Amino acid sequence: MVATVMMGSEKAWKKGPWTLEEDKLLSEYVSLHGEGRWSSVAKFTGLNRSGKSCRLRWVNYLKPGLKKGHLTPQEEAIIFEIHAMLGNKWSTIAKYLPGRTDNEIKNYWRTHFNKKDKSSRISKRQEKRRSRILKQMKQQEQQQQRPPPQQYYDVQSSMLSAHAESNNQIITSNVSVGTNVLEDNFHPVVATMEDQYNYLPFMFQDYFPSPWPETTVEQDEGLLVTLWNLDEETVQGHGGDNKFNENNAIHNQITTSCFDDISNNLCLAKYMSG
DNA sequence: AAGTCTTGCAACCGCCTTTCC
DNA sequence: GGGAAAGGCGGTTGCAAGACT
Repeated sequence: MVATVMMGSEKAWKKGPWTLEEDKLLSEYVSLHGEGRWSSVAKFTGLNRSGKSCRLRWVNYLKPGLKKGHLTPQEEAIIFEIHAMLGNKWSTIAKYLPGRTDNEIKNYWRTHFNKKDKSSRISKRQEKRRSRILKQMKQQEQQQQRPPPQQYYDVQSSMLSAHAESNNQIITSNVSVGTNVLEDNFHPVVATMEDQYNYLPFMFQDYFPSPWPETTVEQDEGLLVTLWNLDEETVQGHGGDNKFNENNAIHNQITTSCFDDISNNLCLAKYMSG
């Protein structure tokens, strides 16, 4: 059953799933007229769909070059990192993942990592998935002889330790700083203290106060500049499966250049403020 | 085996921005 | 310059299929 909508004297657009016939009509229209002028699609093709609906269908499903199937661990890592810096800027994130749409990334994030609508615990399945991603990433690292990002995770752990120390805090038993760092503290570089908190393993969330103070505009801009300074050609060019090294270069560039900012954020954190 | 939960995906909605006249 | 239309974006919903209990 496909719904239609009638608003006063407005046209009743068809809604719901697209049929093969409709896809064909839309594809033909775009091949003739190019993308854009979506509101003209109905007039030229007889398609009873709104311009918005046509655009969405084209961009998310029909457009050539779209990748289908699951995200690779590298793509997932890139999403982690850029999301950590920019937040829910799905269209921006999508620009760094050729063949992936903002809608796809948004769906992925919501399914796996949006904790808002799930109480405080991640499910066993999510845990499994996280483990699987970690395992795949490790395998990729070994295959590519990539130095593991131990430094990065160590840096974060040591920052946490140092920070606790500087505030005369003692990290007690359930905080495993420095051990099995990659497994235990799997979380991406983040830009704001809010994000930092959200990415902390739950044991850390229990330990650290929330919410974290926001970063300053200058700090955020610093992170953005870092991202925008990436070689655009390189970023847009990495589409295939054998582009891991390019992805890795981007990964390292983003990660490395953010250390200082992250460190600053932590120093600014009003740790255990009463 | 059946009920419940999770995941993956498609699509719509409303708001904001940009473009056009 | 201002209003209308179009486009873009993020949030949200709904559903089917598979996994889990």
